[in-house]
Amino acid sequence: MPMIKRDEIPPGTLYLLILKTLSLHGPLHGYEMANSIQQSSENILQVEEGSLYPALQRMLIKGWVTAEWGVTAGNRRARYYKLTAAGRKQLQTELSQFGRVFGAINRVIQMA
Amino acid sequence: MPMIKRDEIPPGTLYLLILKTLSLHGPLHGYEMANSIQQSSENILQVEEGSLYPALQRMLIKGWVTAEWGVTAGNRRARYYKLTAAGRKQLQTELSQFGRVFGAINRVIQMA
DNA sequence: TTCCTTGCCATAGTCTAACTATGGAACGAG
DNA sequence: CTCGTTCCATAGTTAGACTATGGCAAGGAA
Repeated sequence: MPMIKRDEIPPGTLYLLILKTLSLHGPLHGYEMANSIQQSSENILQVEEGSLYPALQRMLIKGWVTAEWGVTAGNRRARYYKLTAAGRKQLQTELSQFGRVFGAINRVIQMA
Repeated sequence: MPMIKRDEIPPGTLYLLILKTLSLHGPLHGYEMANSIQQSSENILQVEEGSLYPALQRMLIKGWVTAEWGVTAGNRRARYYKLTAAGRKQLQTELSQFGRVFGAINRVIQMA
């Protein structure tokens, strides 16, 4: 059961995964997010650092998250990201959009 | 119930929709494909010409389809696209990939 | 000590693919 | 004849994920 990496997380979906993860598990730093997503997807989705951090930068600019430097349990410096109100709203938007689009695609590809 | 247009069909999925449509409805020209996808998605997915034709060009290059000029019922010239063996194989690949990835995404976004 | 692994952040440059905008040609209807 | 529809196609832009690469700090291993 190979992992899915390159090209296989549909662009845009990464936002949804991050937003959801933050909404569930409170302020997290990047490393935790990547691990969390990987775990809750049962090791299928693997978020590369080169995808994650640029996405977080874009989300900062969009105002979906705020960031604050802190220290981890392991005594390392880390940047903690937290959902804003706009981020929560965006999550709801993307969730319903995802359901809608996914349903539509399924209708097409399940036609007999 | 607004239609979904720009940015909302996850990139890459267009291939899947086209491959599936061709596998069901035999050789089709572009216009028919767009209509077929729109109908079978219950008007949710709308494929723009500026997305469809470039995608078909790429699929020709990849060898997933072949094209042949013909004449429509309405007596217009049209280019009929047909799945190749490679295209059928690609469809199977993308179908299973799609199920796998979207299943994983669902797991993440449905976490309580 | 020195080294190596792990945790953690970040950017530059590349690539895919969908979008906008635009063009054209042929046909039927009014 | 003009207009809307059918049908094809490309150029240029944009978004976003990827590869590759860099750095720095903590802690254990040699």
